[in-house]
Amino acid sequence: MAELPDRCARCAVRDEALCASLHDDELSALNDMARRRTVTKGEVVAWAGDRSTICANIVSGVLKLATSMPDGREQIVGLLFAGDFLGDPFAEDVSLTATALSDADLCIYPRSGFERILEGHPKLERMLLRRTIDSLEEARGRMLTLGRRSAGEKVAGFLLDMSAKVSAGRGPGADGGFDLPISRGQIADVLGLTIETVSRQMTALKTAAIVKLAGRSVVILDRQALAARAGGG
Amino acid sequence: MAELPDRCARCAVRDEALCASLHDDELSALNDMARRRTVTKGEVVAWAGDRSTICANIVSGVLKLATSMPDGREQIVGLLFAGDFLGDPFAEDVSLTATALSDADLCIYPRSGFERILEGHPKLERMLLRRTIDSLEEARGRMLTLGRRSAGEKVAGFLLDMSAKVSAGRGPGADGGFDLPISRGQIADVLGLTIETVSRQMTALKTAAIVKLAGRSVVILDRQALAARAGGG
DNA sequence: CGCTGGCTTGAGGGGCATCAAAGACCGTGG
DNA sequence: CCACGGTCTTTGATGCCCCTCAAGCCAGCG
Repeated sequence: MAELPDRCARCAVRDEALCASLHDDELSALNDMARRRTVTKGEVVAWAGDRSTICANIVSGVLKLATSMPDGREQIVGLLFAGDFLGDPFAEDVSLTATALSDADLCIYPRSGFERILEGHPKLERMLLRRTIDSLEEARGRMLTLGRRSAGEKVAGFLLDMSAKVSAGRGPGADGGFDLPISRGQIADVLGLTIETVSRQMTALKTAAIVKLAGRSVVILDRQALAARAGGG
Repeated sequence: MAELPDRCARCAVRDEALCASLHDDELSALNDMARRRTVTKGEVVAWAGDRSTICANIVSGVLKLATSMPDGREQIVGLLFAGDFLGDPFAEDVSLTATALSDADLCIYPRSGFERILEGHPKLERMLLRRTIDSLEEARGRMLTLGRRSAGEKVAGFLLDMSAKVSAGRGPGADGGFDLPISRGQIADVLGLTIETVSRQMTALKTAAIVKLAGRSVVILDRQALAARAGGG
């Protein structure tokens, strides 16, 4: 029986990433072909249209998945945080450009090798299926936001989402403030708005004393009012 | 070895639906718990929020998957055609309301049973994973449309999509017209527009002699111009 | 200190929603 | 046969929400 690789034993996302579905001794096969890589803020990890050669787990940092149009309009279709999985094991080509929004650590596998491992590890495949289903559900929820919500509803909902995401990684009780992981401009690209509209909506929330804002730091003062502005659904 | 169930042998989507991943003799286990059901236009197959009890293959007809807001705003997040799969084998609750947009035939499985079969049939699970990945990619493509495209681009793109979908089921060469599977109002709910805007954009395309329109029938007269209006991306 | 990137604020216009009404299509029943 | 109601669609008039363009503010950093 192989030993738990040291790199994995000390991995910050050992129990959170896809690999959590593998026993310690199963991990070695994956680990044998993995390599760690640190990417810097702004660096593109994968270009849409390129050959797909890798999959990866996010160990730390934030990445965006985005599509864009020839004239430059961009839509962020997903944000990836620590523990999230990047890449499509079956696709020949990359469909979405993945860019680091902060410095980030990745645990990278060659795609072909990952696909091979998938064959022999049904638990890993099951985990991947569940995660893909979750991503699909999230994407569909965002479709409602993009298609039917007003700018005010979008921004209020986004703040609630981010609040939920950080408090999930922090255990219950910690209902203080948090820092937005991305800039105003990127929020605009998530919500299908312009940076000016995002900014105006945020100052409106600040003026209404619903949130306290300073740069990227956020404190929700009146969660109920914020939820009301998000509109439910 | 079990015999290929007669119902499956004559099934219109035998080679197209998820079951295509199963050998004839593996099909019996699935078939044993399946039942056919015909639903009529307008009938709701599954309500968001209800307990999830079924999965199904669409044998014929068109369904919509939609989310909505308390005030009634609706967003269609997916259209299901013959061969498509409906339901989430793992979810306890239904997340999206599924409604028949035409009379439709379904091949329905109890969710719990389907989940059990999944355990023993890796090829079936692999097929489901691939389809889920495809759905995710489609959803993300629509996010670009919803967030960043103009009304004119949305409608032009939609017509191209529908054209591609019907010609896919028809073999190559058949580049004539086709019928839209859904109403103007439903197109609006897919694209995040109002019915009036959809109508106006379509008459604009007709006036420009790019398409010929009569009710739901569509003939694309100038595919290049239509693609130009869709904006690429 | 000037430069750069991110954020805010203002003024103005356009795209799409909203409101309103009339036309097209269709099955139903008189 | 045709009047009738229902649903879907088209077309018009109006207004608002958000984009666009433009300027200025702030913090970090060479």
